[in-house]
Amino acid sequence: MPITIYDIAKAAGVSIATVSRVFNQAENVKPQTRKKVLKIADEMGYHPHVYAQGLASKKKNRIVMLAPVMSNYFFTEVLRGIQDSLAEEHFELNIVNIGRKKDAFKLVEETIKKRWAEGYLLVSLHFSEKELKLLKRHNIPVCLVDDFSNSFDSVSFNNEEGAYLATKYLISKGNRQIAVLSANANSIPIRDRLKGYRRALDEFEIPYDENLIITGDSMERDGFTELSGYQAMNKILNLDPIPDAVFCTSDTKAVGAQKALKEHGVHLPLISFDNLTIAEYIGLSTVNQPMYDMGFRATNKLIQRLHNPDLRISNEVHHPELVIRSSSEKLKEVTS
Amino acid sequence: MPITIYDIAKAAGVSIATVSRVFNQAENVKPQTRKKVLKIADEMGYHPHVYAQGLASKKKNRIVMLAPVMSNYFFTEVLRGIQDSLAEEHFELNIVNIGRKKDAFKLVEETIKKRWAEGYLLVSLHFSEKELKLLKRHNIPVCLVDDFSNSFDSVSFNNEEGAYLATKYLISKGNRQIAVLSANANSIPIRDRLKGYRRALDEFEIPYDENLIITGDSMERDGFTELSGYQAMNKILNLDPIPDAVFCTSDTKAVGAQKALKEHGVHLPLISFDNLTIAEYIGLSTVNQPMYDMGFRATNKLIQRLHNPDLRISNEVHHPELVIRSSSEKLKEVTS
DNA sequence: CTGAAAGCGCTTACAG
DNA sequence: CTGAAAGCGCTTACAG
Repeated sequence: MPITIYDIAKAAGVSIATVSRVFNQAENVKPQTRKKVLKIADEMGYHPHVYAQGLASKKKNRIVMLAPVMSNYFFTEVLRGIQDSLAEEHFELNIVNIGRKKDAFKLVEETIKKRWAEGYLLVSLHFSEKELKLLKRHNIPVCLVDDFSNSFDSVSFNNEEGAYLATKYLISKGNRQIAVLSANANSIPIRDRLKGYRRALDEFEIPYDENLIITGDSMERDGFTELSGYQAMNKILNLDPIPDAVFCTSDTKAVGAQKALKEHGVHLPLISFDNLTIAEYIGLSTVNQPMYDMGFRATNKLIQRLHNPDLRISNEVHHPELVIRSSSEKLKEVTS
Repeated sequence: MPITIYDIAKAAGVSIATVSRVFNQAENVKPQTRKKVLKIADEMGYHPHVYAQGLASKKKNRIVMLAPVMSNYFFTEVLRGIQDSLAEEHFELNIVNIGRKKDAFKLVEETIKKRWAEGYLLVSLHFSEKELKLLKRHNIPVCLVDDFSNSFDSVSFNNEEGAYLATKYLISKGNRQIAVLSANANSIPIRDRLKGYRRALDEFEIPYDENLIITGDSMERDGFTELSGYQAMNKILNLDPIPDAVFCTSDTKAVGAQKALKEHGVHLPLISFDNLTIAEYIGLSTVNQPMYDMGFRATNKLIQRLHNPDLRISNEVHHPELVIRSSSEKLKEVTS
């Protein structure tokens, strides 16, 4: 039913090879012929069938992005970076939602096996080195985003350092008892951020107190939600004594935490993590994570590898930057 | 280089037809044969080539979502609905970013012509009936999300009604001078929302004053950004007299607007639009828009049409619901 | 500058 | 339950 290259060739009185050349920007077609083919193709509403093209040419001009969760701001910014980077190249983007299931790895492997794309971007998927080795044997270009490995190119973020900076800042302002608004303790970013927190404590010889590591009850999205932040902050406010300050592991959680603070009429100096757009508008002190850049850079890296498969593996680590706004201030002395 | 169906057939001592049957869940394969093929395929790391499958079978099991902007919460929620709906079916999702360019329509048409997918979801793309007619002639299943047309199935939202409800509520609380924090005046949602605003004014015989329709200077994302809301609210606060209340055309803008209010130490009753997750946490009174549901329902509708192309065109309109929180309160009387 | 022909990796009647 | 063969709609040396 749909128009094929044969229909166009017949209507234009040329061979299908010529039609194909016209659509592949080949230079060696008589301008007159080209014009005629284009005209007829336009009239008949023809467009090459991508699957047939892909099969015959063995080119796909497509990269696939795999991610565990799509509906959060982090993902959204990374995606924006990817798309902006791709816009300059001749590639299409495919997005596959992996979800948080146990068999995430299987799903990723299945997807890669299907060979839809020439390259794959694995975002926030923290597989073991063993699993990554399994992926490696499919011998396909992959770049990790927000993860690190020796087996593949990667663009990641120094979470440990970010938490260290935030905690150190709070300490430098005279806070000693610093609670952590944490999330799923098994998630890699949380593990790294807790390490940074401890390093700062150690440096100032403040004893580590595990009772100050507080997690909300909701574990949706690994606990990186407003609700979970709200729950956790309520727990913190029930601590006795109430800690001096809070290191919050994400801006999203901080939004929930601030609601709890407001309801209790309490202020606690707080620094969070990510620097989402909203942070600026609600006065959140936070650790800036260049999500957009990470997506952009990772895509560049992947495309480079497509062009040159023998490139040495390269790991790019982005560094944190502390952005201080009002949430980290101590309460102003109230002169009564 | 990659393993093909021939390699598996040879290794298993069967024909490629049999291998194909095994991978297509055909029932008529001897269990023994099936097991053997599966084992060998697994060992050799084989997976059917999707392009070849698509070409030979003329099935794609793929739907494409086309959207103008991806990095905002609205899109993100719609996407979540789409994915949840798709998860139950046997379809893959492809996302194509159309951007805000002039030639958005051309891009959409190009994409549809490529015939990647059996069905297309057009999200927040407001084309004219004339343009939609052009799309129609490609004779392909399409469902519009956040838009309405007689030519295609659609799932949309009653923006006019939402603005009407919000404005009416503000009036009912005794506010007369109600400013609008607006955005790109040419965007369809803004046009509809302004209509609803006027209808409420008319009903209460409040004269319409175009000086109360305020837009920020930044027109990124049609002005639906925190920055734009911040700018617009600053303008409103310079009005003389300051209006009684504000109808804000999106939660995102409201976040910016609240910052401006805070900086000026002023409170103005405010209702906004969308009911993003964050609205609950910052006490925003707002018009709930069921974004997730709209994505979910639209996908269902599209898949139904795939199964049954002769279905009558169906337009589903979702209705607004006012969610009142603290931002719309009048300032409490200060007893001094 | 153009065409005939082989081939890309599958599916699917058709026949047995 | 299985195989031989045609066909899906293209691209691309190869030859002219």
